[in-house]
Amino acid sequence: MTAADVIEPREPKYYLVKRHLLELIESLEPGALVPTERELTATLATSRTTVRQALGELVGEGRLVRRQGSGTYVAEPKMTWPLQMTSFTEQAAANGFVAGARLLSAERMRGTGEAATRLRLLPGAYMYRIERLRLADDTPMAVETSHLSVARFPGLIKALRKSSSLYRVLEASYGVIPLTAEETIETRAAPPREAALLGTDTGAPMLVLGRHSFEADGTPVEWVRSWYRGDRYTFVARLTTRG
Amino acid sequence: MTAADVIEPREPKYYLVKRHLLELIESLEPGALVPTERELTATLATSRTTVRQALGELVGEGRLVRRQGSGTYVAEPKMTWPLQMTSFTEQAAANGFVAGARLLSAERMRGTGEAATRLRLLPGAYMYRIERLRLADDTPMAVETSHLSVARFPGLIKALRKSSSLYRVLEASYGVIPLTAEETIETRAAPPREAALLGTDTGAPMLVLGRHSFEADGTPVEWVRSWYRGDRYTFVARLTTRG
DNA sequence: CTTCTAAAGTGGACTAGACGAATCGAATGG
DNA sequence: CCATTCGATTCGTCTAGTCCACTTTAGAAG
Repeated sequence: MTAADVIEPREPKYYLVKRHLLELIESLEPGALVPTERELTATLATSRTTVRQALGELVGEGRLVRRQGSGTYVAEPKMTWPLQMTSFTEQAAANGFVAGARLLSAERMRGTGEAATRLRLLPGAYMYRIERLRLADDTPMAVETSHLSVARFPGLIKALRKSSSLYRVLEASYGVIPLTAEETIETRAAPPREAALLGTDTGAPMLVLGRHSFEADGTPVEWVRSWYRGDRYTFVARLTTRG
Repeated sequence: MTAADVIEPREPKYYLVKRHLLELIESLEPGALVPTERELTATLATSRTTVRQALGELVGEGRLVRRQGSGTYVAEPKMTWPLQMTSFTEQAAANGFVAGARLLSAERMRGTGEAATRLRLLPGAYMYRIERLRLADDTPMAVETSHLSVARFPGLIKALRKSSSLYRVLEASYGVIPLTAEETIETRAAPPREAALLGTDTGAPMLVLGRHSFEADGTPVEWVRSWYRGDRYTFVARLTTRG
């Protein structure tokens, strides 16, 4: 190892294109049109593939928006999304939005895999698998798949068709109030279905949020997995040192 | 709109390849070798570009590891990284690791941009910009860029060369204890420098964590931006309903 | 037997181009 | 004047290939 011990990264050509575009973006307003892929290919003396790689990353980071048949535009700034509360409905309200939900699917099935483990289901016990498109002011925000025990919440699906807030139903119909939750956050590429529902492209970077919520006595209530568009949202958590 | 109102996503060819590979991965152990890109190209009757797109997403999701000149392997499971505490050193300890840091750069500069605003610097006031590679058991975990006010913490850089824990220095030398923090989480593509430092590829999906910490009276202490490899870590936060 | 060297094989980066799908606007027909 | 059609233009997907960097391994040289 040399004395300096400095790693010298070599810059791929597409990254030069990306930096060029980033400068351009910063000189423009949201909504402004950027040059077409073929124009950039010509002016930057590269291939369209390379240009598209740079554009693709900028789209994934929420700096650009591509519209097939139309062009590529400077994107609006990202939205922040607070994580502090446990319910989507409360989160949306805290952010000044009206929360909504469109039921995509609801089924009863035998508990399997991670969901069954997290819900502490007995072998062979049934669970709900409820898939909903979460809306804020009627704009699709997330695809949410909830898992709950059938035995603990009989008739849940029927109740859910009337209210868009699962937590409100849990409290009103079953007297269950989740007090603590463990949230996991990771990055994933968008599957075709989630991409279509959220109006983005397959493979687009997503923030995947898992929520495992518990009652006061430690009984697990639900296990949810939510897909958010990574180009649209920045999650915010407020932390305090305990003790 | 039809009665069903169902969005029918069409699956790109690369996604079929991805699903095929995912099945293969699930039948193998971590460390196992998967077929070469050229083999997959032949057996799946597609182009190498398409195969590489599928492989690239699986690498970004932490399911595969590519080693140039060697091959592509099934990856070890992701690590979870708790967000609850405010200091990297404490986080690492809570996870059973010995935290470390390698100082990459430390400079005094005039406050500009977001950092100056968040630190509430007066116009023209100086700030530190300290860049460190954070290590857990000597493995690079994150690239961390901290900003602090020079006026509030004179001589900070010299103190930091002795201790790897910024928070310990702040408490011991200046009597400052950050009590609350606002953390932001988003996805970004790895720049060449961060990628090289963390041993991944330019453009790889990253989790970028911003921490804005405050004293009890609301005075801002520091503004940090940390880059974590998205293919390696899942963040975990433990939440409680307040009130 | 050990060490070195060269070749083969791997992933990494990039190119040039074909065709499809969506958009938009101009020309056309009513 | 309005609505429709159609074509040009845009991004979306996929192909086939080149050249490079790095690793591994087998063979040659000592």
